[in-house]
Amino acid sequence: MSEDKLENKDLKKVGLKVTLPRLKILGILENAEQRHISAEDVYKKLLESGDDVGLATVYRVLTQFEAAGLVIRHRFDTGHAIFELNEGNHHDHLVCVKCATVAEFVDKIIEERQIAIADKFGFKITEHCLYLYGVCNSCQEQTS
Amino acid sequence: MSEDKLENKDLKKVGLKVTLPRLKILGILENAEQRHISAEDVYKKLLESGDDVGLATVYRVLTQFEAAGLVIRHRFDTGHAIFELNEGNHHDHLVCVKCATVAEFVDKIIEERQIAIADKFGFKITEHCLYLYGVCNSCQEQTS
DNA sequence: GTCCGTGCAAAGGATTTGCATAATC
DNA sequence: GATTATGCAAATCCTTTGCACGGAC
Repeated sequence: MSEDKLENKDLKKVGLKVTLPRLKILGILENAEQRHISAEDVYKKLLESGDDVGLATVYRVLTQFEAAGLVIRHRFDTGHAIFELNEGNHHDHLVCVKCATVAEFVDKIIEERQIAIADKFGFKITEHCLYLYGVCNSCQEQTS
Repeated sequence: MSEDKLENKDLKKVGLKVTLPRLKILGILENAEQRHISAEDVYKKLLESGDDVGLATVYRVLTQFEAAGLVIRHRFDTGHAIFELNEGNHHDHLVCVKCATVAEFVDKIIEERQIAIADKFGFKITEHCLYLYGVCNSCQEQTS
């Protein structure tokens, strides 16, 4: 069973036609060395591969993917949105303010506390995000 | 000792001249029924009070206040920034996705876990934010 | 009087939209 | 063949900037 078929199924399942731009973008999200990528960077990668896709299409497709639950959109403090494939395993993020690298983590205790807090306030949580901004290990070593 | 004097001191302390727009904006941040307010809404409030302040000035002043540590800027999922007075007591936020009301909370256990996680990753945390998005109590009651 | 702050209008960056063409089903 | 996608350019939203004038110190 090829990966293409899998992606095909994913797209059809959410009611989107299987088109080249969508497959290409899915492929980039799956294979990028950095799981967390901006629309602009997806676009650049498409151009590098010689694929003639417009930036508007990248945004449209990413937005559709988000609506379909295939993708998660983050709004870090960087001014532009960052996207990542939604593989079902919820996690939170550490963002390096120097090199913009993103690390993922999960903490059961934090998750539990969040639910408890929401309960206390009578909130029905639909979503939550925890961003830790800081300087990562390798950036600390550089005296810049 | 009047409140004006206090504000005066705050502004001078951070090296900003005491001007009418700055005092007015500080006043709005202190007295708004909603502590969490957008630049646009600050601007509207100024107009309502008959104060002739430009939107650009509102942004400039809020940015200066942020740099001076008087104000905190949030980037919720709403597309525009939200500002609140920085009164020194760190807290996290619950945001209602229906009415955009913001509630604040602090949880010692979560704060501790965050530090532990950062340590594990070798991150030097500079900042962190935890946003819980959901439907607040009063919005749940409306069947809309 | 000097320097900083302001208003206005124009610029900027990220994202969205209108429309005619082209692709999928 | 009908419907949905795409590319391009123009539009939009939020925010920032340039510049000449006005106000604080």
